[in-house]
Amino acid sequence: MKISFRGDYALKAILDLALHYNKGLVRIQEIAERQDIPIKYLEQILLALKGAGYLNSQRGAKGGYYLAKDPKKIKLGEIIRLMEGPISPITCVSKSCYKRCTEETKCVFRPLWNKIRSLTEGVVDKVSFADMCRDYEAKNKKKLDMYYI
Amino acid sequence: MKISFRGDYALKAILDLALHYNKGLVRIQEIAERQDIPIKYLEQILLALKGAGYLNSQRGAKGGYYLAKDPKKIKLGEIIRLMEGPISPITCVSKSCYKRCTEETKCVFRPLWNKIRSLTEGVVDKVSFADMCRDYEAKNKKKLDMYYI
DNA sequence: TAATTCTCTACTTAGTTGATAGAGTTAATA
DNA sequence: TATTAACTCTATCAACTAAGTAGAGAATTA
Repeated sequence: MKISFRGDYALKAILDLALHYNKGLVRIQEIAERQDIPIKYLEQILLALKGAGYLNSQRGAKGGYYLAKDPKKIKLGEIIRLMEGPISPITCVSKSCYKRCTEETKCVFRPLWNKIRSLTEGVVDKVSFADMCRDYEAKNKKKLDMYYI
Repeated sequence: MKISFRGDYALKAILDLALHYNKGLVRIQEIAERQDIPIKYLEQILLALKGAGYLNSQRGAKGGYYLAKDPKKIKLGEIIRLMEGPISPITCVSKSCYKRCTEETKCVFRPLWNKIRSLTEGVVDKVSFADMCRDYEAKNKKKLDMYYI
């Protein structure tokens, strides 16, 4: 698996909205500024995430985006797959590829790619955005402690 | 980590040469045919592998390539890094990237990328081409058994 | 010398990535 | 109702990379 900017931006956008879960609408521009993402690019990404059911939005003045699901119920792996495609070091491990390894019994590397895929999935499909929010806040608290202690 | 055709071809080429280790020279064309790789593309890959010290070659009639190291001592990870670059889901986990996550303490995803990288390395840096040869031959033996039993 | 085989450099083509541009649509509110 | 704020949609673009092709050159053998 490889994370591109697009995927990275998507994860950051969802995290940003998860941190504002049940706290009203968030404008694209706010997310773009906080997460340092080009706004016009972010627009496209948010639309894709909305299309996939992760976000809802409201147009017009006072409009904005908000998370459509509980952050506890969104795993990182879902977003990564949506933005980057199947999680696998080589395409032919995923069912959608018929190109390589047509004689699959011949490919002696395949078990390794499967192993790596399943280890990777073991990470990204276990962690939710609620977990990420917790980590984020813990990290922030720690920082504040440094000032107050 | 993602394996491109280039990396896939390199792994197959090394495996092919490992199967002929200490059995004389192997012509590019043989490898290309056995592994189903475009020959002119394979040429470039073999040159890169030679440049990195994995192969030696002899020119002219009766020439060919041969493995410069014991297959036991070549780990898959070495070849993958050589052909694909650093093993990490996101570039900024590797030391050569200064672009993203400049405020690294702020990036709450980073520990996950590190985790995935180390799990992946745990696979590819443990397995050698001698292991792959063993698997390959075991697989072939099994196939033959099907005919003889 | 002729045939064989690796070596080197350049080129090409198609696709992807990471944007940017701008017109359109909806909603709130003065 | 007019204006403004905000999301929506489509098109376009430049740079890069991957994958492959082409062809001349150099070394070795017979």
